[in-house]
Amino acid sequence: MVRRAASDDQGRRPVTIRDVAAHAGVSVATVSRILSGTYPSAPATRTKVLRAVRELDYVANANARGLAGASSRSVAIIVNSVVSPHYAHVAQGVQTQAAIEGKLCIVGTTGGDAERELATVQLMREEHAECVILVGNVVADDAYRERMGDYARALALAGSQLVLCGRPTLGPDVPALVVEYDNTGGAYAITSHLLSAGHRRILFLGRRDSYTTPESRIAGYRKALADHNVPHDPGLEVVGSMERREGHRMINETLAAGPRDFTAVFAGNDLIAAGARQALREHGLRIPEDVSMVGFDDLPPSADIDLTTVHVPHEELGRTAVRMALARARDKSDPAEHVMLGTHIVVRDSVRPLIRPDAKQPDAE
Amino acid sequence: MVRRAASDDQGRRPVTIRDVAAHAGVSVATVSRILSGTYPSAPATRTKVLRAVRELDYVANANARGLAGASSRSVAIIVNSVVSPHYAHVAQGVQTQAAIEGKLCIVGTTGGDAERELATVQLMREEHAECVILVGNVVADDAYRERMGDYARALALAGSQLVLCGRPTLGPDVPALVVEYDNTGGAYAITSHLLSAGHRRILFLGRRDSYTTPESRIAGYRKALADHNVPHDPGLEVVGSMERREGHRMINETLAAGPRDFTAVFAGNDLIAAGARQALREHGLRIPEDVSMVGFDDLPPSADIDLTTVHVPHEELGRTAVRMALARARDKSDPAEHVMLGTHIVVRDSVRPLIRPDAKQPDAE
DNA sequence: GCGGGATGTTTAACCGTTTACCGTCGCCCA
DNA sequence: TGGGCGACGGTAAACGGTTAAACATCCCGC
Repeated sequence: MVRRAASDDQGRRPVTIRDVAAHAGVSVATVSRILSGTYPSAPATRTKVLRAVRELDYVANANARGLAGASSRSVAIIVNSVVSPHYAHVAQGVQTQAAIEGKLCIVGTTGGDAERELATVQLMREEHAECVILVGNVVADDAYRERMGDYARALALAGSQLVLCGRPTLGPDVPALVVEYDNTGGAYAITSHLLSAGHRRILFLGRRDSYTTPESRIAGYRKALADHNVPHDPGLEVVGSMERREGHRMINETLAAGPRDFTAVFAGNDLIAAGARQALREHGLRIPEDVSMVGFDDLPPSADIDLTTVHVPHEELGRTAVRMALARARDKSDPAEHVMLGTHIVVRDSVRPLIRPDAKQPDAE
Repeated sequence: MVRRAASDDQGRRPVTIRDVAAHAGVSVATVSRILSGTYPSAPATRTKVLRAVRELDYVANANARGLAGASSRSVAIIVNSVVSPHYAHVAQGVQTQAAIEGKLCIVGTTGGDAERELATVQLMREEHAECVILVGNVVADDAYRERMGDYARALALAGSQLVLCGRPTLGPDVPALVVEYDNTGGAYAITSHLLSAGHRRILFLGRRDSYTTPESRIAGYRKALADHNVPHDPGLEVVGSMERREGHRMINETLAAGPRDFTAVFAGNDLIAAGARQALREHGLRIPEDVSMVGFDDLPPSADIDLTTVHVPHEELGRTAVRMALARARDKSDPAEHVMLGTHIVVRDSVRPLIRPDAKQPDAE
């Protein structure tokens, strides 16, 4: 005897499919087939089995199911942190779509640490999730590409599927799906919005250290300026990380450095905008009366401060990632492997047309 | 992770423990033992095996491992929504502790719907997570108690463990762990803080419909008033749900109903405080110069608005839940089955001592 | 020389499903 | 009347690990 009968040891033993089969007077195969619904069955048998399931309160063992080759019932998402609203909203989208498809959602956080990212991917690999969604801003250097290539191949080998979300695409030989959103287009649009209101000196606040997201945003900003024939002044691009207090600092330092020579601010994201707004207020400058301001992300707090910003479809990113991966899992030849979701301006009340006291550029209008 | 899989790569089939055993020239049992580290082994064998693992880039199959009876590698958490900061921070704590213990984290959301909660618990039951953490505010009626009892028993039968987080405890015969935090004590302390500053007419804004969290907070508020011999005026308890816009509404309606007869506001949580603050400002009332205000939760935005509030150890709640469940899993007789975490006041700049123009109560001070 | 740990490894019996492969039973059609 | 077929249901072999128990060494003291 290898294993003691459970009857004396524990009061009760988990209910297995064998118990259900015995209770219903059929074989385990029949129970399995009826529950998975992938096989014809006589209505009478069906009823018997379902009743047994209900009476015994049976739920299948996911481990056994996964082992026996049935497709997995879970999707995985890896983010920097769950408390950051940006990631939280993407995660919410993943959650939602997973729930719709009857799957559950495994979440890993990395805190931005590549070491932990690797460890988490290994765990996900063990878990055989249907897909592993990696989300967020990143430095797209060679080390990154190589790492992602490794992940993608290892996951593919385990029957899983890597999805990059809001990250740049890899080479065509890497088995990864990509869903991103239009940072450059959004930045272009909202910069144009300011330019159309007559603003010419637009301060840009944001990161500029090869992270892809801020890079794309600043690219849109520059392109809009160029297309409107506004000279590009590097002095108007202030560098800081994408946090609230950095917005505060950047404005303070800019105002301390000399007289204000900007009429509008383009904050690299809404958090920066919130911090910048506070700093401006502390200098007696009101938005939008004295300075116009726009942001990027459209996360809930931006509605509270009436910020005109660029809407990023965070939840849709997550949902799309899941949808794409599952479509691919169902049909290996599914064509979608790279989608770019659109962004759009949300106009609130933080921009005013510029009335220039002097008419240095009379052609402007 | 090894850069490339072994050169022969066997038709791109996932690497199993058998492959590792063959590669290292030992039996699968030896590999299993060495990897789980639960058995003595000769250093030479160990080295061989670990090298094989590295060269083949092997990771164990979690399903097989789970099936074979090894303890599960995952903890589960069920929340209303991941985008709500309160839940997000608890989830972060769960995440963190899970990562420390080398486990991963399954997340389910219910949107507050009992139907979805049940479905999610069933999924978790299938998954055989080591514990299932249910977090959040709830109406503690009989239906709730019965439902939780069912969950707890079903999970226990599946070798899992129900943990209630921030929820009231159940009967002693229900196999569930509880970790909560001191709502009443926090509310008592912060109300006393206002009272010590001389405030007597304190407006309470919050829910009052048998949800346990606001109920406990209002209880602390009332007790503090009673202990300071301040008569309780039901007219000062304004009812609304725990959202930002509700705070706004409640203040507006209160001010519309008659002349202001309060000198301080105790908002049921920080969101309400933010909304209330905005509404007060719109009426030309500044905080803390004209009206003092305190909140509850101490989530990040409250630092931005300099709000004196009650700190709730959100992350610690999540971490404790995981720790307790795992301790219990390791040692069935572990005594901890109900902990109450403390809360404390965080003093910022939203309360001013009250200077009463008239001296109706000269004894006060 | 030999019983007897201590130590390290192998053998094989599970874990709870799914699913390929067969058998059975009516029924229809030559 | 027999053969083929469709609808159901059963049997048993995976799936990839863990682990109790058996087994093989080696070392030691008497």
